[in-house]
Amino acid sequence: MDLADRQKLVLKEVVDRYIRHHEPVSSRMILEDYNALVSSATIRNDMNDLEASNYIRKPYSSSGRVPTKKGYRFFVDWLLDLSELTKKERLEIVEAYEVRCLEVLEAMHKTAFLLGNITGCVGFVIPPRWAETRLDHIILARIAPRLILFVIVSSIGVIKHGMIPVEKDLSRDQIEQIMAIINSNLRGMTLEEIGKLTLDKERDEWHEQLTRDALFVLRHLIKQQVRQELCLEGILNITDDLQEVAPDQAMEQFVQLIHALHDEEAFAKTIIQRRANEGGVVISVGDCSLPGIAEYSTVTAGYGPHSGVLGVIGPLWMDYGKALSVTSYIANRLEALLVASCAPIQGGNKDDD
Amino acid sequence: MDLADRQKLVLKEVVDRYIRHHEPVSSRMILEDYNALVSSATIRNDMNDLEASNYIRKPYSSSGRVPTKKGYRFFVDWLLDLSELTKKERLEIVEAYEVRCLEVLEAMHKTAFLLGNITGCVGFVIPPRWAETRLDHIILARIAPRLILFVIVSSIGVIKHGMIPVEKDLSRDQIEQIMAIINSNLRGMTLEEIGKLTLDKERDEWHEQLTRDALFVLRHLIKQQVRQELCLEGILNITDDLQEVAPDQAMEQFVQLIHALHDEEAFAKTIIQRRANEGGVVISVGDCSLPGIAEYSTVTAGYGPHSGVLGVIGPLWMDYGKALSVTSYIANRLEALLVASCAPIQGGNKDDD
DNA sequence: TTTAGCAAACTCCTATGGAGAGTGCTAATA
DNA sequence: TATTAGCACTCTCCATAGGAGTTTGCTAAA
Repeated sequence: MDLADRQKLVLKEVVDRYIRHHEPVSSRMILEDYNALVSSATIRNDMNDLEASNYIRKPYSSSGRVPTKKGYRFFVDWLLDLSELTKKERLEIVEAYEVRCLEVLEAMHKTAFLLGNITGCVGFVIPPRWAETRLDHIILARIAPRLILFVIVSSIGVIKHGMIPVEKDLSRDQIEQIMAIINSNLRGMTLEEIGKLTLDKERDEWHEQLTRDALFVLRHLIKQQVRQELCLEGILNITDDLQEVAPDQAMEQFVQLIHALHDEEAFAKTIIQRRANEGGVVISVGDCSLPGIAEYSTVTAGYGPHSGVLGVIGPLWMDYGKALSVTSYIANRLEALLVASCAPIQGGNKDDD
Repeated sequence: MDLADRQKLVLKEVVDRYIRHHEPVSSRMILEDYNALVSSATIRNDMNDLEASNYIRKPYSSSGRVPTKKGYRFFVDWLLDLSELTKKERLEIVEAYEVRCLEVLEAMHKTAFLLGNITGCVGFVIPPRWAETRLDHIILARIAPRLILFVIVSSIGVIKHGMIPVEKDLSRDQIEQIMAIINSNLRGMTLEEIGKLTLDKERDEWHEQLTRDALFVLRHLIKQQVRQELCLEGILNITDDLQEVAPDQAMEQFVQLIHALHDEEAFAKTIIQRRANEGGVVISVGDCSLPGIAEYSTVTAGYGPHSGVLGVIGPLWMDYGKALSVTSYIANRLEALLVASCAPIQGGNKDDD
């Protein structure tokens, strides 16, 4: 259908122009790109149809058109076919990961920063579900009397560290023994399994006098794994947009967004459930269930084997093409990094001396 | 001077009301609090004098008065005499520190959060100058082939951790030896001294074959100490204020503030130099040299023995009384925490086995 | 199906006027 | 001399109005 085809072109043009200029698009503006192959009246007719189908709308009765969420959606679906990254962007990303960055949390923060910076939106990384990763080993060290440092190294790298205050002071030897007991017994189990295990099972091979201490340490480790920390970078980018737009409601939207982002748990949950079972990159165009984000778009991609999600949040008129390709590419890079830091660790188990 | 006294009261009243209600204060409003001891005309005369002396000003020719920075300054100096904390606030702070929190960075983040939350402003903590603290010991552990975990424990607690990638794989024993070498040689030196030391001095007692490795490790540790991370919490609090006030310029100010806060280094430098040689709590009323902060006030206090600074940033009309007492009190608590975590460590050196 | 032309609708900007609030000034008062 | 009462004046804020400039929808013709 010729008509439908032109309508699609008109719709794409409306969204594209609106993304670039942030102001209502009139029929004459579109005409410029067509070089007068048709008249403005024809465009207007098409726009009328598009409006009837709810792809675009008029802010007021005789203004130009702006895309509706459905219109953005169409545009985005079309983009999915031809996403591509410029060489310059690709280089920037590769360089950023060039510096080895071996702690998982640090890698995630760096990734969030990269996402925000390249797309001009807010970049975020939701960490993988630690509970699903397998314990490689733990490290314990005596920092001070009654104070033990612990580090949890799982299959994807160093994921937690912290302190354990203990009741009675333990010698360095005792701590070494506890470490050995824990490592030899629990290596290879998922953190979740370890969490369930503690209470009932007690194994014979654990030295009697140290069993209680080991259990105490374990319980602490497991408590620590609860909190999933969200990495966010680039809120500044959104404030820049803000000043161009209508200041009254934009301000309110922005404040709501900040509030929404602050409740990390609800945010992560919303993003994850919005992706549902979909793989690859998912673009949500202003249809998040979380109120503060409802007027923003998100572009998300999964990474790694344990349900990690990363992506960007930006205004409805964000550059979806760029966001799409950047998010997808960075997800691959981060996944590669985690897998790479995973491989040598598992090799390391064997040639340990 | 009777006149001057009443003028002072009028000025205090203007500032106080403006802090509470965020709108110009008229002579009649002040009258309410005086219960008609004088007339509004008298107040007006006083206000006129105050305006001539630049303590207050009129947004427009026949509006009520708002405080100038000089006016706030007067109010704040007066407050310094009678700062006091409510029991409820004191309790809240004590409880927050009740849960033992033994990693320095974690303690600082928690502190920033507390500051922001209680005062309704942005809370921040500038960490102590690590370089000035003395090394207690370091911990090294082999995480994977060619990958070593390090933890730096200084006199105020655990201050840094990270990974060192090394060229050739080292056995666990070798790493233990390197750790022992470093610890026995460098314990008690400031990190700054350690930084200067590395290049030239090589000691005889270091095992020949490990010297290079130890130096490599050391150089990495020293690189790591450069970055001073700033803890910021409570930007949300300021957005709440924002909506009450004139949205146009407030918005712009806010964006500038966020930008200023983002440049952590410049911010920390500005705050520290604003305190100059003054001890105790310093209140800066819209006179920071950093552009983004120039229209906000800061209340800061030093803590700890190594030039740490903490405080809050808020609008000119913030509740200075509360900010003052909370900042001062929290600075004491944080200092106590750092000294406490310091004491057992130094005790620990001796009874190490 | 497309186009040209035109009236209508709407924003945006500026101007105008009235209500309300607050001040400054003057003259009277204690 | 310090304070007060009274009044004119100033300015904001709001609502209203008009004019310029866009852009649309519609109708009738190609």
